[in-house]
Amino acid sequence: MIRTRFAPSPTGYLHIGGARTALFSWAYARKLGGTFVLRIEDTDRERSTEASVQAILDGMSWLGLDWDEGPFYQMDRLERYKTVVDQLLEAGQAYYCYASKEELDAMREAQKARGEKPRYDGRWRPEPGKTLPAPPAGITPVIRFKTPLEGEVTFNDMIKGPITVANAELDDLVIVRGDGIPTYNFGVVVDDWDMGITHVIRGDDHVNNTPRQINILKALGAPIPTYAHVPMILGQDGERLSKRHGAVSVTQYRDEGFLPEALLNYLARLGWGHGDDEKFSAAQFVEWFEVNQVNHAAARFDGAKLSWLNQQYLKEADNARLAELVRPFLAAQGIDQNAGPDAAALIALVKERVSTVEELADGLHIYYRQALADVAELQAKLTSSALPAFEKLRQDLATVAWEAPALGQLLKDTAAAHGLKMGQIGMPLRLVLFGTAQTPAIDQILAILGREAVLARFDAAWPHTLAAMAAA
RNA sequence: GUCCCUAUCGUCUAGAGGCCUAGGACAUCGCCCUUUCACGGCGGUAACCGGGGUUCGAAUCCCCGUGGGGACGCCA
Repeated sequence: MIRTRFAPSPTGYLHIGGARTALFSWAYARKLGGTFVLRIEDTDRERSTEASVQAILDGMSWLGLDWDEGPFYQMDRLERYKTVVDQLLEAGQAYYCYASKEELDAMREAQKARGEKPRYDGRWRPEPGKTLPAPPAGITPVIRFKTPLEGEVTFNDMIKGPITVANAELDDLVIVRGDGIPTYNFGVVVDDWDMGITHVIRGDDHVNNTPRQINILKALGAPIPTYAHVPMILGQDGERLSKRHGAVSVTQYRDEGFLPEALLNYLARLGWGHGDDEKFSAAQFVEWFEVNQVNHAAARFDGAKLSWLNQQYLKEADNARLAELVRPFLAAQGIDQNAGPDAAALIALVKERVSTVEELADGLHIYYRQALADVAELQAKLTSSALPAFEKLRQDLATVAWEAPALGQLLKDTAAAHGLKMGQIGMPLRLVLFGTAQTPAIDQILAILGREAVLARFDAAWPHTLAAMAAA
């Protein structure tokens, strides 16, 4: 039975890279009918917050990454870690270290100065025939794992293939802090063991921790899970993804009007591919996904492609759903969409020209609140010879059958009757009614707004229009 | 600095020794559609990091360089 897990530390929002790791881990379990476990690694008491836990849970739920067990909290498992570390101590596979932080800092500085890799030098490591210094007073010891001095650790990564690290490259890592709380490398080992995790799918940045964890697992006599290290996601410039690259949190994408299915699709496509397929559902992804097909190298995050994908999903999204999603964005502009034209009908026309819900709101607000056109633009697009046509149009709008085809015909007829081209009527009419020359098909928009609203808008803007033309 | 990982168009990728004159998508450029903006359609520019091997044959396998990323905490 396959068991995978996602084990974030609650020290911030759900990161886009973490979300992809979770996605791969989730998909692997789902594909093979396994179990997906959620574990919160909250042993960093300084930085862990309840708000972060919530943000992570929210982000995962929004993306549709559901877990079967958990969330388990490491801070609830302190007793268990203590039991395990006592075993290690008793078996002589771990020992107390009284070195102070200052002492260790000095040691590392010296090593770096000599061009060496900074490593704990084993000064408190017991060896046959070695005399340890007397434990200094006033220092609470940490517990270190006794890493084998010789040999090497090899594991067969499902993504990267065989990876070998010499034990000589490793040092005796701290597994329990002075305050008795386990460190990451120890908590992970005990938890993955206890929770029966068979496949550890996690970020690339843990490749170097894996041999350490395997050594501890071996000392414990625990089974070694299979590992899969998924490459990092880099910013557009190839540097580590950070705040200055724009949005890095999943909830931020939600708040900017991205659809969860689009983000999920994009993330799945980043570092993994299935032939020429670009757009696919989560279910389709689960069916196609193979961990060993994940790319080996880090990938850059491309916001432009995400936007394009989001637009694709927007185009086929249900209009009523979008109307609800756009509501808060409109409300932020002081607009109540209930007090205006039918949002779903407008969205049907506007959604294919925007790439986020936020942009959708920007494309919609002119139909809820009238804006007057820029004077210079009016002068540029409205020829004075067209003014009589507009006077006539105003009259006809009061009586024409109020439906798109009739309205379209009316515009064509009006243009023809005054020797104008469609553009000389349509463009200025948009300016007069909406303050912009860029809208969807005008006859359809008019049909949705309704006669009353259109006439009111016309009358409200007409004096401004005449004034602008007179000033030319 | 040391160790680990890695390398196909600007970006994401397809590619499992001959199917490769290297395919697709985003971006970009051009044309068409069009009352505007879009959408859509059609087309163009654009890549196997370098050098050595192995092989009848290498984008694909090996080695060395170089570039990039990661790790080296009482963070995770």
